[in-house]
Amino acid sequence: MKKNKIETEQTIQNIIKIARYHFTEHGYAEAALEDIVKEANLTRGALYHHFQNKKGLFLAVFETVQQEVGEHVEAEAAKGNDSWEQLIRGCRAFLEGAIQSHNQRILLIDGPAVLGWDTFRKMDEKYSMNSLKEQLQLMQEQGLLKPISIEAMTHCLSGAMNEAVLWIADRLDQEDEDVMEDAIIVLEHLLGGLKK
Amino acid sequence: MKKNKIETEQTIQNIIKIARYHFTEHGYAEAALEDIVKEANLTRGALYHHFQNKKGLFLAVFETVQQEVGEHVEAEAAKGNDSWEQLIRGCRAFLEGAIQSHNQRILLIDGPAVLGWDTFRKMDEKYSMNSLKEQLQLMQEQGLLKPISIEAMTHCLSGAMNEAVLWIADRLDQEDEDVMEDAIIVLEHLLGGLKK
DNA sequence: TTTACATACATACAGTTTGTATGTTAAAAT
DNA sequence: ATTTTAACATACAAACTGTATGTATGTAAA
Repeated sequence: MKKNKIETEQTIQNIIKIARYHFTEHGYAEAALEDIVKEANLTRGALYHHFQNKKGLFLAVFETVQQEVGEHVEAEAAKGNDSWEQLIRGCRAFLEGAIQSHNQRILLIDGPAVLGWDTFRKMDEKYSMNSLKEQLQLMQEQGLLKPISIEAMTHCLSGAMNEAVLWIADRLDQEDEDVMEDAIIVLEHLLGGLKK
Repeated sequence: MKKNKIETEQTIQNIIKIARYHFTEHGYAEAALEDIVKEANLTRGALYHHFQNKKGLFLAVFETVQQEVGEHVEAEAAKGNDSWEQLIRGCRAFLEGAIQSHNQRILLIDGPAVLGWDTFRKMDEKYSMNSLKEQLQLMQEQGLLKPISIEAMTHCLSGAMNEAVLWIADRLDQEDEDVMEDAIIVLEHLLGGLKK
């Protein structure tokens, strides 16, 4: 019953894919491992062979989603002509990405609670948050931003966007208004406050 | 074994107090109801008599903490002379309150995950967030702020502060730097971007 | 080419925890 | 004085995670 590398990797990816669906749909706590492996035509034995435990599986899913969003942000930001436009584009891309296919629950709700805030932060820094920080640092060095703590700025902005994502996603379910644009306008003005 | 109103209320408050400790210390998922009631010299029967379930107990704890912080914010904000100073004072008070005795875990980490974001928001609006919104609205009417979506502003600022709390709390555990001041400076500049 | 071993699972079970159903006792209400 | 109800305790069912163990199969070395 031993499979080759490729088949094994497919098994793992398939579990992640199914788990991702269950986590987004029911949330971490309500997602039963039994249901996940059943859908993959496996048993929990297989799951515990490939992942350390439920948290380990969630971590794999979390990283997948975060990487996806992170890549989208980088790609969009790169389209900007100057650093300011890059920053704004990156922010918009983050909002879009995090809202897509209800990623918010994994990324922003269960993420911190399941992984713990410190682990969550480390993951976040690896992907989305770090690129924001670097961008801000660059802009400060270019003399575009006021000489205040980059780290504090990064966290405040990141927090503002995270909450914006949750708010927008909630509103999109109800109304059709251009709530996304409202958020971006506010973000732009907030960022304006950091301009020199 | 029937007790009078006062004794019953004491029992409930005692459970909440002990549960609050367990939730902050171990987090919602790892806090066992059995341990909580044991410390209160009760059994789970008593707990399920007074609260609907584990989530219901958490909700009670959550509301207690949020109310505490909310009151602190209101009190501090009231000390300000003009609306701008009130806003800043309120923000600072929120950071202080949320950091105090590791309230962040209940308020910002487990809160959304356990209650769900919509319930969390409703609670949040009832206390801290609403006062922020009203203050911003007032200031906009006074012509102090730019004419952009108050709701978007409120959520972005609230998010910025929430994340700031987590960041500050994390940093306070390691360094002794005046990281709180850094956060407030950034917040002031961000708010500055909303000024007319 | 056999033998040893690792890998990819399945199966069965133990442990923990939530929630519920059912007492029991004592104070309030009638 | 009797009935009712509130404040618990006790016992139990159900769900779920995690672990220990078994098994088949591919791979690599002797």
